[in-house]
Order: sequence, then C-alpha cells, then structure tokens
Amino acid sequence: MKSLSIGDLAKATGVKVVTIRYYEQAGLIPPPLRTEGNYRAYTADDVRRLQFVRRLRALGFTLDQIRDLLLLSSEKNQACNAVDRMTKRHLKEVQQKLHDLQLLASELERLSQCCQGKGRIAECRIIEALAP
Amino acid sequence: MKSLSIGDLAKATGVKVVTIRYYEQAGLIPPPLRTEGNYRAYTADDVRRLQFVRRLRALGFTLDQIRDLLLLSSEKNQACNAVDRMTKRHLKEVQQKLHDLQLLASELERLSQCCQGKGRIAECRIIEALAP
DNA sequence: CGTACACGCTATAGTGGCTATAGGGTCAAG
DNA sequence: CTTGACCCTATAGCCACTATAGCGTGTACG
Repeated sequence: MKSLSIGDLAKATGVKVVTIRYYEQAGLIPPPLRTEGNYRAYTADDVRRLQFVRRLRALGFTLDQIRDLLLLSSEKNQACNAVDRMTKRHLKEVQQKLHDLQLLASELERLSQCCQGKGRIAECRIIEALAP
Repeated sequence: MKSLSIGDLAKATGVKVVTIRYYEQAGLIPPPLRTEGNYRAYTADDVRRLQFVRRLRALGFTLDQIRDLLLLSSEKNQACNAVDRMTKRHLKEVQQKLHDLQLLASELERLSQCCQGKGRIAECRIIEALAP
C-alpha cells in the first residue's frame, strides 16, 4: 500500500497542489495521514474522491453544493431525490446563464460589425452606441 | 443647476449606492463636489458617465477594460482602432464561454434525464456517472 | 421645537474560489 | 554534501462587489 504525495495526487487528478490544500481546509476532502516528515499521504480512495470533486467543479457546482453531494453520495440508503433536484436546479441556472450570454454575444457582434476601427473616436460607432 | 445626491444617481442609472462609491474609489468615476453637509453632489454629466460604465459592465467588460474605454472615448481625435479591437477580443471570449456553457448544459441535461430521483443513492445514476 | 426616520458618510471585513508570496523543512540523485 | 525538486504553514491578494458598524444630516409631521 504505497501512498501518494500531494504532488502525485495533483498529477492523478489534474487539481493543483495549492487547490488540494485549499479543498482540505474548506472541508471538501478529509485531512489525510502524514508521513514522518509531515508530508500528506494520500490513498487511492482520496484520488476517487478528488476526481468526484473535480468533475462536479467542471460542471459548475459550487463548493457548498459539492459538500452536500459528497454527504449525500455517502448515504447509500437515502433517497436520491435530493441529488436529482440539485442537478435539475443547477441545469436551470446554467440554461439561464446560457441565454444571457447569447444575448450578450449578439449585442457584441452587432457592435463589432458597426465599427471597423478605421475612423477617429469622435465618430466611432461603438462608443456612439454605448454613450447615452 | 440642481445637483443629484448619490441616491438620485443610483435611481437614475440603476447602479447601487455602495457600488457607485466603489466605482469612485476604483477610479472609474471622478470624485464629485460635496455639499455643505459633505454629501456627494452629482451632475447630469455624471449620470451619462455612469450609464456608460453600467452598459459596459452589462456587456461583461471588466473594470480595467472600462477604465481604458473611458480614457479612449475622451480622446476624440485618436483612432478608434483600439476600441474595435477590445470589442472583438471580448466577443471572442464570450463566444468561448458560450461554447463551454453549451457543453456543460448538455452534460447536465444528460445527467438529469438518467435519474428520475426515485431510487436510493446506492443506485443513483447521477452519482454513478460522476464517481470514478 | 422635537423627534422619528430616511438618507448620507467613512472605514473595515467578508464573499467565492482560488492564486501568490514568504520563509522555512524534507528527501533523493549525483 | 550540496543541489534542486518537492513539501510545509501562514498570510495576503485577486475581482467586483456586499455587508456591517458607528456615526452625521436633512426633512416631514405632530
């Protein structure tokens, strides 16, 4: 049973060393055992847990939500209703953001088409369009 | 020439009072004159400037970018090339984010369809899909 | 005139999710 | 035995606000 240093864990999961320590102090991952030299010593289980966290982060869940999901996922006998609800609510938020960003992009497209960067500021269409 | 209190300016622009003070100390808007009672006294010009800031913020420009754009927009004789470049670069970033968010949404959709919240955690498809 | 209450002021700390820095200690290779 | 890669803690910084504490001001009503 050889253990992993924090650097090994970082490589195995794609999470930066500093971020791993941050997750530990934020209570997302449990404090691991220490070596004689006071180095953190991780196990294969820690790799799995951190990968779980990383995937949820990549999906845009907050650390708070991830804490909840970690707690839920360890209670194998509980109804998974809550997990489903969190996912659907998060999806809704993402869809809203997507919508906003689409409006934003088309507004920026409109702006960037109306000025070709050839004139002076005084007759710049972008500034004109934005100034009241 | 009656002047506006910070609350009036807030109402006129939709920017919160605290945020206006923050913008002032961040150097986005100039410190206004003060009344006898040390209240900030704004002018119609300040309303325009703050609306300009607010629109750029709504388009997702950072405060740094807005500082630059304010500087540029006051130099009427300069080429508006820089404004155009900033807009186009920002558009690219927004389009990238849009793309990422689209992937994210479809992943979340997939997840939220595979679990109907009826079972127990042990066989929850969402947790299964995320856990390694 | 008094007082209640909205509004204003400054200064400071907190938010989220990291990232950077300072100032050290540990360990394996050459 | 020293070099250099890695590790440790503690603290501060980032962005764009937001919240809080502890005051002062201005006005409407009785």
